[in-house]
Amino acid sequence: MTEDSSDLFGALFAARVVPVLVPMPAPKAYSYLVPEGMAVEPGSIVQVPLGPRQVMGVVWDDEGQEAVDPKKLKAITLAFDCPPLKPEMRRFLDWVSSYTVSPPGLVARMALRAPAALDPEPMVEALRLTDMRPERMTDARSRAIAAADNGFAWTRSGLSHAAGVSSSVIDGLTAQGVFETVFMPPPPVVAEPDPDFVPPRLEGPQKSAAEELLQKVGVGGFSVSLIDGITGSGKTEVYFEAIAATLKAGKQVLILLPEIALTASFLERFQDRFGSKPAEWHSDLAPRTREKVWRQVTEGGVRVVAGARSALFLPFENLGLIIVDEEHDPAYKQEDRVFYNARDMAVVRARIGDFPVVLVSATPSVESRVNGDLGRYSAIHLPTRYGDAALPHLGVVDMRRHPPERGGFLSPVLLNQIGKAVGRGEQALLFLNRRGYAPLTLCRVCGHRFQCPDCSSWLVEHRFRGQIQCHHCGYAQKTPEACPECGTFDHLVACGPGVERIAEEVDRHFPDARTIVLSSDLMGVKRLRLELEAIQRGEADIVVGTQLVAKGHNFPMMTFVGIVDADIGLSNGDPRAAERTFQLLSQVTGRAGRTGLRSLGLLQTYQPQHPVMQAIVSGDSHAFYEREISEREKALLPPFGRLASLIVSAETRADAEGHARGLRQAAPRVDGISILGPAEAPLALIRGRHRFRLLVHGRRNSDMQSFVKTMIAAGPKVRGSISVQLDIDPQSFL
DNA sequence: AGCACGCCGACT
DNA sequence: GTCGGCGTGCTC
Repeated sequence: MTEDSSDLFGALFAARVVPVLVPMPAPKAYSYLVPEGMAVEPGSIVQVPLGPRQVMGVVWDDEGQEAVDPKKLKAITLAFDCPPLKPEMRRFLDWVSSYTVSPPGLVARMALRAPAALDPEPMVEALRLTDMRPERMTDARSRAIAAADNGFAWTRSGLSHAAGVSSSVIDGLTAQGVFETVFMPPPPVVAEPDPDFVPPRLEGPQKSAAEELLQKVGVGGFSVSLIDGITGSGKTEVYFEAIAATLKAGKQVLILLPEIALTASFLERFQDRFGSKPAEWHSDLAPRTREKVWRQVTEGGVRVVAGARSALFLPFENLGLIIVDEEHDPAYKQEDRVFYNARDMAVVRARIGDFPVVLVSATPSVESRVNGDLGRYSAIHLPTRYGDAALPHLGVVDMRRHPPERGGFLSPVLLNQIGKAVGRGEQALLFLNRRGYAPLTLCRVCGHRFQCPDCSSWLVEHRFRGQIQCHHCGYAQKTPEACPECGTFDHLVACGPGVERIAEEVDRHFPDARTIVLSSDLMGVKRLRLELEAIQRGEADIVVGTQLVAKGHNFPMMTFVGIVDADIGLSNGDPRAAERTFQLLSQVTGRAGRTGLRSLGLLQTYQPQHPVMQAIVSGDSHAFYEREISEREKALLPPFGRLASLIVSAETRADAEGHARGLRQAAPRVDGISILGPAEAPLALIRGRHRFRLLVHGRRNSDMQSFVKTMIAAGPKVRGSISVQLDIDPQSFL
């Protein structure tokens, strides 16, 4: 071995080697050489060669890397000029990786979700007035000079616009030295929010809730608060006060929202309170905006981000508060690549960063509710509506006593109330959580049922489109005229209702009313927004809608809400079926009665005594939650949602069963293994053409983790993919 | 995860 | 005779 640096081998030997997390499913960091003169430290964001391509990576903390064959070692291509990931962020990413049993590189990749944004944004050219004056003064020139005579720098187009002169006038003056070119930092993506812009006048329960919350948030340090308040109770106004306090303390704030709730109206509410909008972060952000937001979040310029679950992995400069609004929403679960629940990971991030987190919901998840009851989360209740909005009167319609007419699905009670609302010039909403015309089509002659060839669930008829579709994998075909089995024409019969069919029935009863169907498959986001605005302007009398009417949109003239089939989803085998139904029905009925008009909500059901129905109509959810908790315990799915589930997907049921047998032997400490067909499997798995998944649940995270690691080590014996969704309470692992 | 290499079917 | 399907294997 020689010290001579001209000796290549010696140079390699002497060069520094650092671990780098690369975006691929390797179990640990790869090693790279640091070129002479390059400064990197743990957290530095770098570009490295990986096989045939260049990828983004993060220099990681050295944990005694195993030596790699020096011949394999490649050098870091470049180190980006941006702040390194902070130690807390690195701890967080490591924690998520370990907890979800996913490769650290794939977790780290979630924090680098801004393609090529990693070098500083270029400075913007601007013009500033100097002491020089042109030899010849003209009217246009004097106007340009007057406009710029305030000490500020202007962009060329901005100044020409402000002075009302053409840009050639500006160019002429610049050439004569009247304006000098200066470089300014790029404009911020959003203006700075002002915590004192329009503080609300909170009263009664809102005031005391805000004070309670501020006691927690004001002292800083880790805490979890759970704001549990009915729709319209002013939860948002209350947590805005926590945001204001955090901004005053000079720290950044993250507001997590389910993607669908990140609406213009939410952003406007924020702006009304703080004078500017928060930066947005979601999946369909324009790439350029995405880069700017990422950059300004890391540098601390953006003070408040409102984002979907992926925003949790933004590398904030100085994060001091996370709000998780609609805490119970299943959209917080990522069931793709890295499986995680952003709500739980938010709690962990707050713990690691030692700052408060606030969970907010009108219908908290059972696990958060239990954490509240146990005192691990500080529960803050908002039992009444804010302002003059009255609660809607709610009731059930027993379908056994008030059956619909033959061929219909709406009871006379519902039809009567629709007629009354429309007659008063108000609006009626009919909710049915089922897209399309009919969920099942069969042949009356031979009994053939139309099934998806790819995933074997029923094909749903979409009459507006003339198609039958699979709602799991997206398979679609033209609605056939003849039965493919027996060839008979005109004997195909639609079974059960979808929103399209309900709209048809409504049209039959109220031919003069303006009826509109709102369903995600009938319109894009833009069209949907237009329709919603039209409805708010009163341009429809009756709205028939799926889930999307439940979220975030308020219809001031909507004084009647009818749930067409409140029982949907109560018997689908999901351990959360009742909880989900309760949450959904609460949201839908919460759409009514915000204006002080007398409003009514009716639930059509065959199970009027069901705890979900009782909880909805009584407005008292306590007994319902108590029952859910004990049911969950009985089903070995412990109450805090400490359901650790391992998902193994397989091509066929036989493969899945084979895996299950192996798993039972390999893992005596897990509680149960069930094989789920396409109806229960996440869409991501179906799309990957894995038709089955095994759901393995256990009581202890550590058991599940070691179990999963064993399975991964078994490697080739398991075909298909292994992914893990540990849907449990992170508190116990902090 | 992405990408190359490699081996068998329908087309310029 | 080539284009292109996805199975297999590798990446510091």
